[in-house]
Amino acid sequence: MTAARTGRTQAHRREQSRTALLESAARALSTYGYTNVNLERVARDAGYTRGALYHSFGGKEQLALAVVEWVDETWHSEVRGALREHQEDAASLVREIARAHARFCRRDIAGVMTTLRVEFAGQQHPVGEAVARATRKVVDDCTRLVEAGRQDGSIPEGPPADVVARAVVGAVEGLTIYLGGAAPHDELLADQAVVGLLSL
Amino acid sequence: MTAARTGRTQAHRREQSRTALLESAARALSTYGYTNVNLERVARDAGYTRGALYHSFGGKEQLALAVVEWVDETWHSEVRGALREHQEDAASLVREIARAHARFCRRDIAGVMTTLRVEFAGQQHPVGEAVARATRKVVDDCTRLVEAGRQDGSIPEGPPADVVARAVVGAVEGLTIYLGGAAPHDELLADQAVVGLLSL
DNA sequence: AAAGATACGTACACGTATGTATGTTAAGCA
DNA sequence: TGCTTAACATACATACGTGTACGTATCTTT
Repeated sequence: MTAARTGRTQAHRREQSRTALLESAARALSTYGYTNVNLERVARDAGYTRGALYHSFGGKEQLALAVVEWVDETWHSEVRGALREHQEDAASLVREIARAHARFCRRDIAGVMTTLRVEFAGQQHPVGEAVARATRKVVDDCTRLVEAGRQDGSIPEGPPADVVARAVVGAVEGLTIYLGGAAPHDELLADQAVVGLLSL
Repeated sequence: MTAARTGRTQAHRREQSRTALLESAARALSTYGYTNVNLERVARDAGYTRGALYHSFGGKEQLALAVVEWVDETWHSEVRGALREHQEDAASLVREIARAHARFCRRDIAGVMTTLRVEFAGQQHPVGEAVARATRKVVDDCTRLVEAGRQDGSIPEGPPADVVARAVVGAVEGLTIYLGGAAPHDELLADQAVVGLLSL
């Protein structure tokens, strides 16, 4: 009954190790990018060795893919999902998302997507494609909102909706990077940028 | 008199090789980043081998530094310098710069700075620091313009000038990346974003 | 409690890319 | 025309990190 004594069953132990590795990997990927990530350092920062890492993940690529999936889910639950119930006009919703996204970007894990997207831009790599898919979801979502806003009259006409949507997502992302989480200005300026891009 | 026959003096030959290597390196750095750059590929794409590269440049780091310097000079002469004579109000000048920057970003070499900045963000690497210095020059320049605009009344009050300047530079950069040189919308939307950020 | 399974550590093989040392060709100069 | 130097190519040494094989410790099951 060693499990009861230590309070750690195998499943619990595994899950704990896995999340510790994931968090460490997210920080490392955000800081160093995919290629420059050292799996030994990732494991050591989590309190393990590369052996543990290769036991829980297939390798560097699978680890990165797991991190991307994790960050993507976190974004959707904390940024997008938190605004589902709001039933305002589309323009206000885009502005709300931009502000929530700016707040999300203050956390260190947020940089994972940006770093990986830039690193794999122009290549065709599984990790880069996973990031591109996640980004595309956000842009498509924003595109629909712009189209909706132009129908309900809250957003005036302008460039094609998908172009505007890409501009919004890109501007907010670039802006938050340069501000480096300078609250509360990041949130305010993200909003201002969206106002300008949507000609509100 | 072989030089006269081939029309290539040593100095000319060296300069030609150097620029060919620089251009190839700029494309490669923009696409693959610093770590993933393969010097053999860089040299081959320029029509040489690594021997030629190591003859003209001290190594990978020196090559990257030379590329950064070259891109920085190009930016200043084509984006900033081209607007020196215009004596409009500061707000219009910022908007002009944003538009010119968007046009500049359509070219493949523009991505060098973005790629390297993201790759070396959080580290202290000579190349990263060179990029940071170049970026800082742009931001400082923009900061002065915002301050000037608030004095001549063309830009209303708001967050600190340096914060607004960082937001402007970051937003335009992120925006142009996401649009991927989708003329003419990139230029228009960069302008719109600046209008929003400056509350014009 | 013993045997099996799972979590994790250690050691090594392998590929890849940089840097350097050495060779070869082309240009400047007597 | 022959010698010197610069431009460039080739070959080798080295370092680094990934992946994998194997060993050890901890948990589970009967």
